[in-house]
Amino acid sequence: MLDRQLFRTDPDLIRRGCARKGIEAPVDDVIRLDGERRELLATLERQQAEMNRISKTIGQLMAQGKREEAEAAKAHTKDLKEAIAAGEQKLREIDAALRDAELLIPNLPHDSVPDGLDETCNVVLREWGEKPAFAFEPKAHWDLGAALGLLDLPRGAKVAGSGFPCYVGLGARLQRALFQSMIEFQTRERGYTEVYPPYLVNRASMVGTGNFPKFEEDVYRADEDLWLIPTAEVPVTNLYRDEILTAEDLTLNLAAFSGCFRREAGAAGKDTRGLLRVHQFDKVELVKFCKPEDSYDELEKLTADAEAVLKALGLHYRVVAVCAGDMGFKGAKQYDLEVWAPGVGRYLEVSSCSNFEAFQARRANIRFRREQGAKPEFVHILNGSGLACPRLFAAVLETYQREDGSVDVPDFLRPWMGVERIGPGE
RNA sequence: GGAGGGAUGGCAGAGCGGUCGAAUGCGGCGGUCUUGAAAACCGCAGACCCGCAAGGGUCCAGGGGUUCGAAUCCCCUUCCCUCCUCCA
Repeated sequence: MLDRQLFRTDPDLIRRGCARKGIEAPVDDVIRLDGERRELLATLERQQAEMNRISKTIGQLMAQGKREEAEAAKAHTKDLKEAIAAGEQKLREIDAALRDAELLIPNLPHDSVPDGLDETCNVVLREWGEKPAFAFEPKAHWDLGAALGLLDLPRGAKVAGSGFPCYVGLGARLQRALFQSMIEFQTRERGYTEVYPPYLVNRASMVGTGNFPKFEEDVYRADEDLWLIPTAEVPVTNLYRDEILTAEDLTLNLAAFSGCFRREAGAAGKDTRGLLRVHQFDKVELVKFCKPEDSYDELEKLTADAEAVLKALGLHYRVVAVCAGDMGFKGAKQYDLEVWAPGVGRYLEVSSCSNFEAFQARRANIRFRREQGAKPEFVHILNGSGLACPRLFAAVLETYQREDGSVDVPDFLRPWMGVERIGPGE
């Protein structure tokens, strides 16, 4: 959500932001409804003040035993009471409509975000490492995984459906080694506090992070008001919904491992081979709550924390500044980390690091006080994957494969794997 | 799933249909005193909305209702606690 004040003072700024993102949003509806609301509110409050005065008078007359005068005063309240009831009804309607419209307004892209409407306009900021050279034709992870008995996609599809991968043997251990090592790294080396959140959340939480109402189709529904999380971002961010933090709490750095569930509605057939796009996956998510003036520095730190894992794994990757139109609904600025997967011959997105500024904080009503007695202000919220496991799993297999079909285990994972190499039949 | 009991300011905890935005205690902040601190004493402090302001309005889990008037009465929902049931 944006500051309502901004719709009054600089609506063109909002229109420009929507245009840069290529999103049609009901900006004019918000402006109109906000105006109607304030006008109605002024009238209504005047009537309520009058009513309060009369009621007080009646109370006093009663106390003095002037019953008849009290009754006479009562008679005068009838019209006023009806007017107030009608006004309250109307206000409820306007509030609901205003809220509905507001929730569909995207966050505005920061000035530093590149222009453009799709990924072709994203800007590569930096690269780390190099594409590994092979003396043979590198295989894709689905072939490696099947040959080494690490990945059983057909049986996963049998028990759940396509897009529900099943990891087996050393494959399961590798998957576990990845998230285990990453959560340990972020909490022990990088100062994040570990959180293990619920996997199902209510609608209010989904609205708080900006997943609802616009992207309801993308998540699985488990019950009347219970939804499977598409990312730990949702429960972790909403941990502090409707709370006021103190300045000393900030910056609050949280790291959470969780399963993630996405319907990927409309994405059928697109980049879906192997582990490229799945309905269920594991991920370590990093979330920061900070003071507004710190959020852009924190975005750089967050990105560096996620990058550190790729460096530790020795995987070639690049950092991309996502353009306004490819960034989506919630972000003000976003960096994607893309790891090189030599088998599929492409860079795979394994992390999106975003600064949401106050967009989520306003929706979820998360504030802080600079000092005792100070007026609460909205925090800035950031998050980023650190990292998403399946694509990382794919990149590890493809990067460290050898000509004989075995895969070396990178040093970073050896303490958890207990082996230095994954070979056929192991 | 069944039966009860609860939800009030940072915390604890009063609250009788009007004098309750709410006693009191603790905690917090500012003083007095003190070389400094503690103790004692005095004082100040909730959130939100509209408004340049003056001021006004709303908020006692959330939502409806009764009433001229609701923290107080009625209904619904959510959450917490106790007991039973079930269960990794």
